[in-house]
Amino acid sequence: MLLCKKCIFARKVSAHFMEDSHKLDHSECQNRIRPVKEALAFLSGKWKLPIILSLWLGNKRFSEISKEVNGITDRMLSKELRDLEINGFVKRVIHDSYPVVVEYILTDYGKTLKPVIDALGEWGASYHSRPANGSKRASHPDTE
Amino acid sequence: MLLCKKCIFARKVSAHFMEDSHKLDHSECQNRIRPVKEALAFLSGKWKLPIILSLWLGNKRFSEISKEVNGITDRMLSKELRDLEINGFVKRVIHDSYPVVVEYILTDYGKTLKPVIDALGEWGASYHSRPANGSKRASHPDTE
DNA sequence: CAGGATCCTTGAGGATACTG
DNA sequence: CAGTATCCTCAAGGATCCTG
Repeated sequence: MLLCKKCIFARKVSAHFMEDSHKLDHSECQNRIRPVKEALAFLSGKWKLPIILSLWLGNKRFSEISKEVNGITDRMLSKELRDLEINGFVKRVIHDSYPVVVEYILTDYGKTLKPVIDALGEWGASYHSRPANGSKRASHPDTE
Repeated sequence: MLLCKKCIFARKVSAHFMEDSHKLDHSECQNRIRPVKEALAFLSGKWKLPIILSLWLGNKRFSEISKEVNGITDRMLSKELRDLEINGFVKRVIHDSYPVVVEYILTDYGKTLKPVIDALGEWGASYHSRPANGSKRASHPDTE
């Protein structure tokens, strides 16, 4: 489970919550949260996922991504692609032809996102179909 | 897979679906992006995950969460808890004792986040150690 | 075509003070 | 103790124009 012994005993939770938690100390417990937050921080931008999924289908040029990821501006696409490249998710391939053609491809590392995206997608679907309390929605359902 | 069946069948790409199929009309695939984005949108706040992880072990009072989730202000905790409650992740239990005690517990629905958090955590860990840097700002690494 | 440079908007999140 | 009410900051993202 996700918290450490200290956190557990602080509340005297029942044993079935513990699982392997007793192996963790408090700092480990925090270290467990950090990667999750790091992953979220990187993915939670508005465009990273759409771009990655767009590239999942194959190599794309700037203008193609621009068309596929609807609503993105050139500036944002440029920034996000650079960010994705810097972090090793996409590779930039420059063809020195008459009009310069730049292709972007997903790296193998980028493809390691699959389980994450799958988990998010599955949960997102069930989350989406659940009309919580009827009060309000946390996220705006946009129809693209 | 990340491609919708429609996209796959449209080109009969089966296992090799992502190679040269970037001309696919994958508007259907947008429907796969949305749940992912919804999930991310909900989770990507600064405090939802820490709060949820704090509650993972059992009931907590406001002040306990406040102490465990480092750095959060009362205002943010109040807002986030309300948001989590509205969306069915957390249940608010008011004990009419003296002094009034309010406990928050994770609902079963909230616990469905486990695969998501697990996936994010695992990937986040590898993401953290894999690229040339940990932060978003960095110099260009080598071409892979 | 493939972006970069500038400036601007917006809203998530923070600080502080107050209350039942 | 368990929150609200105001006000404020700051950075993600957007609009627009420019260029090799």
